[in-house]
Amino acid sequence: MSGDLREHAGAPTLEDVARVAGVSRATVSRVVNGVRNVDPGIQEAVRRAVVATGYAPNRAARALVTRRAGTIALVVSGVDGGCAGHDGPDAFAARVFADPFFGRVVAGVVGFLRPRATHPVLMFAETPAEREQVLGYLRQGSADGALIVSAHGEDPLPALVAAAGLPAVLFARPARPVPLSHVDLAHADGGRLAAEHLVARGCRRAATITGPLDVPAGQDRLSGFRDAMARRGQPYVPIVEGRFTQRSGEEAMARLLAEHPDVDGVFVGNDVMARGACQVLGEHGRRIPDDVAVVGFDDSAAATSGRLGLTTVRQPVEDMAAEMARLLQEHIETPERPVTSVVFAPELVVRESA
Amino acid sequence: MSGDLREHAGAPTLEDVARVAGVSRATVSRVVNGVRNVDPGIQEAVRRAVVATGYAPNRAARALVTRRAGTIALVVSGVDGGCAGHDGPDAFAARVFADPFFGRVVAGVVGFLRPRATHPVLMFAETPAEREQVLGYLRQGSADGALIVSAHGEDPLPALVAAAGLPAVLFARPARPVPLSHVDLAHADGGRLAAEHLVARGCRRAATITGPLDVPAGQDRLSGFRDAMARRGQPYVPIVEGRFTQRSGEEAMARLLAEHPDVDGVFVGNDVMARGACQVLGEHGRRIPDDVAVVGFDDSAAATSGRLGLTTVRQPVEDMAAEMARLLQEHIETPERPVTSVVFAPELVVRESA
DNA sequence: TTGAAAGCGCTAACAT
DNA sequence: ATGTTAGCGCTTTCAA
Repeated sequence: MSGDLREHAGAPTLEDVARVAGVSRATVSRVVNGVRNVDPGIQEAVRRAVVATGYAPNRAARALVTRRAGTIALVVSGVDGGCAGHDGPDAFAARVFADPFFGRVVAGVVGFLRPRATHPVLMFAETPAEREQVLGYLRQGSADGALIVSAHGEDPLPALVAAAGLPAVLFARPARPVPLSHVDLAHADGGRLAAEHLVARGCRRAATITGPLDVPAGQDRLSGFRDAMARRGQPYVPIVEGRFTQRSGEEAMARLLAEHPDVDGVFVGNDVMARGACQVLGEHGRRIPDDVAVVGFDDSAAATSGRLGLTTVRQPVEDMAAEMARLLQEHIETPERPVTSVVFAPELVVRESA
Repeated sequence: MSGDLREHAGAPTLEDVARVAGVSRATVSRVVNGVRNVDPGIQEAVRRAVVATGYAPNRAARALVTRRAGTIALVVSGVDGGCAGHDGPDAFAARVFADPFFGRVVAGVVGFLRPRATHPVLMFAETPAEREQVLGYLRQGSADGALIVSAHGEDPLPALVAAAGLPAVLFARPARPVPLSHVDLAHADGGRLAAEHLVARGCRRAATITGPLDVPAGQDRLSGFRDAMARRGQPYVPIVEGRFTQRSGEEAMARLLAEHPDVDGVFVGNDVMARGACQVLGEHGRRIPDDVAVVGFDDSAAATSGRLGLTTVRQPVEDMAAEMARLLQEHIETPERPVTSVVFAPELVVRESA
């Protein structure tokens, strides 16, 4: 091999590769970026020079001229003092990932981004200051756009991002309209699916443990369930509101059992709470599904992790997250692309619990 | 307000601010970066101009000249076909976050980084191709360094990163030595703590459900437990190996019960498995802790999410993750900084289960 | 204390 | 098909 591949300290640059290959920087750039109109022979020479020098394009330099960071932000946004208190410095992040839901979102996003050699920057925004930080980050051009997952319908971040004219896509429809694309699930249909299944297996005194009712998803699942039950002759459905945590599912079930000991079916707002409910039912000597049938929501890891497989309404979170990333990519590449919403259909997954 | 603040399309630049403030780019840069030796009056004028123009420094430009991306990578690394099969496109990510452990790592890292206006780029590396991608990403200068959390002791990524001369810090000691700093827990001490507690409450026939034994942490917890038990007159301890999942905890407990029906105490390798074990114990009519005492490991959300609080060995994951980030920062700022390892002490947290 | 000017490494016209 | 050149927006000597 030739001798003076590296005459200066830093990482090899386009210039270095060009010198070794005996061509101009522009040609190397073309080869590296896969632009055609380059002589195959030269292409080969350049490729060899790239390997010889150990060249890797400098991202900052590229971003500077292309005006693309080649990065997107994945923002998990909540509202200060949401459900649990504001414990440690970043208990929020830990709390967020306590639900398998967010792991699936990450999986879906990463699955879409990875083939494109892109990786998400993870951000949490719970306080106004943190929201400002997210905004600043985006405005610096550190990321080309944002994928926003709000823990609450009233989250102010989407509106701020939209107002700043930054590309963004939301997971779930915001409580009040925002000119941003979003993906969502037909939650009401999910509730209906659960109701039909419960009725079909003979439940006559079904109840429901809902998610937080200030989250549109929680509301929609409830109303879908309630409407379908009413249509099937059960206009009154006992309701207890939970917080999507296992603990809250336990408490809700205990209360339900105390107030309605004859309950024979429960539709629970998510799988994590459903697990808690099952636990309490077991402790109270109720057999599942014979005495009480339980239908969860999400089809998350919680649905299959226990002994008893949970019958549940599947939410294709990974697909939804991937679609969210795809939409964002489109908005970034085509700023004038109109805002849209993509709504996925839920699906009943029957296992042992109902 | 004055008129021609924006004469060209793009985002405002230093130049724009300088024009509005009536000073040079250099001065604006100084003010923005908090360099002293700037006349207070001018400082004020610049600050006003920044607000007036809505200026935000362009990160790519800054990174290009400072040779700092101002970003770090948080890499979760596994080995292809680890425990569960290679299901969906990115089941790995979902699987990873199914354990509350990683959420806590994220929380700790974010907690440290946020005040420094930095956010982690999340990457998963399970296959050789994915490891190459991580390496490429780092070599491009897209991130200044990496925080690596390996799911297996034999993970090849740390060695690759070290060989490339890239700043990185590991969570947990690698199976074979690598010239990289790491943080870790004194796992053996944790096992000892569990043993002492079990013996102290009168357990005479304790058993253990371990984590995967190809993970150093799993091994160390076991040997610490076993040694301490032996020293206290119980040289033989029944062992079943689990995979850190709730399901595997259930299976392990069922087996333990079948083979050693008289077991009166169990040390379980992590809280998630411990939950599974408790579940099975309950189903088999064993009261906890009276018939069988259960000690978990981690003190994760799983320890407090159920009805019965889990007695467990606390691993201060958030603190460890924050320390990892701090070490990385030092390595980035001081490349010649010698490699170190910071070992945290476990702590027994007594709740109801033992 | 402030300004002028030289790049950082890359892409994209434009010229050849 | 290839090379030349002009910046992208910023920091940072070096002069003044």
